[in-house]
Amino acid sequence: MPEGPSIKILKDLTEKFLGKEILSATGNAKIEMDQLPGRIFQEYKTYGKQSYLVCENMVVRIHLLLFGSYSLDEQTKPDRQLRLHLKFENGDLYFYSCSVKLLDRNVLKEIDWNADVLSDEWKPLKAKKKLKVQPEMLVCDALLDQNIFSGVGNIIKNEVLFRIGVHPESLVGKLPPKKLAALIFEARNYSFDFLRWKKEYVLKKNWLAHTKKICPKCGENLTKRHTGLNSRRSFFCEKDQKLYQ
DNA sequence: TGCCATGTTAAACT
DNA sequence: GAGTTTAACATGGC
Repeated sequence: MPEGPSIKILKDLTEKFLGKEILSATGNAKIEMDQLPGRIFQEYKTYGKQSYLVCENMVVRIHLLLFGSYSLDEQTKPDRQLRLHLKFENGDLYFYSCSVKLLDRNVLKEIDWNADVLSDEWKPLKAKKKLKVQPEMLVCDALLDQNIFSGVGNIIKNEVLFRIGVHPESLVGKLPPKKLAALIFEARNYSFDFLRWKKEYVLKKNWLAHTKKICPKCGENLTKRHTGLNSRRSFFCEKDQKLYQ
């Protein structure tokens, strides 16, 4: 569920609550629930995989982590840990098993919006600068670094690396200029494909490498291995994805 | 049925 | 203190 594009979809679904008053806030999230009723839900801001529900002088930051989910208007599966339920006059917003924090609105000023691959404010040159100062980093770690490519998750990582023909364990500093540019371009470009395909319920169908066994390009077996600092699954073709080191 | 994964943080270590 | 490793969280698909 929760890579950057999925959060964008959630944001769109909550549009009808904009400008509405929060009538009640309940759930097992460890926040001061009584701070929320009476406030107006002004804006839904996303930063990568983070959601910021903006109210007056206050934001609710939500991260779905690995297992988080949500529902609108109807509590579809009430057996799950209901973390936060926001009641509006025209419906209900439910969040399950996610991270919830109540923060001062000023936290929005600290965020580097240029790092969000799905944002209009995305700045590829800035990403390039961040990569240049970390030449020893593996490209699989670089793509998952939320300070550089906010919103990119493991699926996007695998698909981007397959598209640009780069081995996940390549060193950032050893990438030829064209490959470095392709990496930065596809991180955003594939994220928009992900968004479109997810909306059309055909995301999985369009995976070329992630969870796949056969390379769609050359027909050879794909390699599955846990790579990088956090040992996330990588699916790649030894033949079509070059190792730069 | 058991494993493990679209993720991150904080505590526990060296 | 720093950098690194481990644990915790918690659900659903295969």
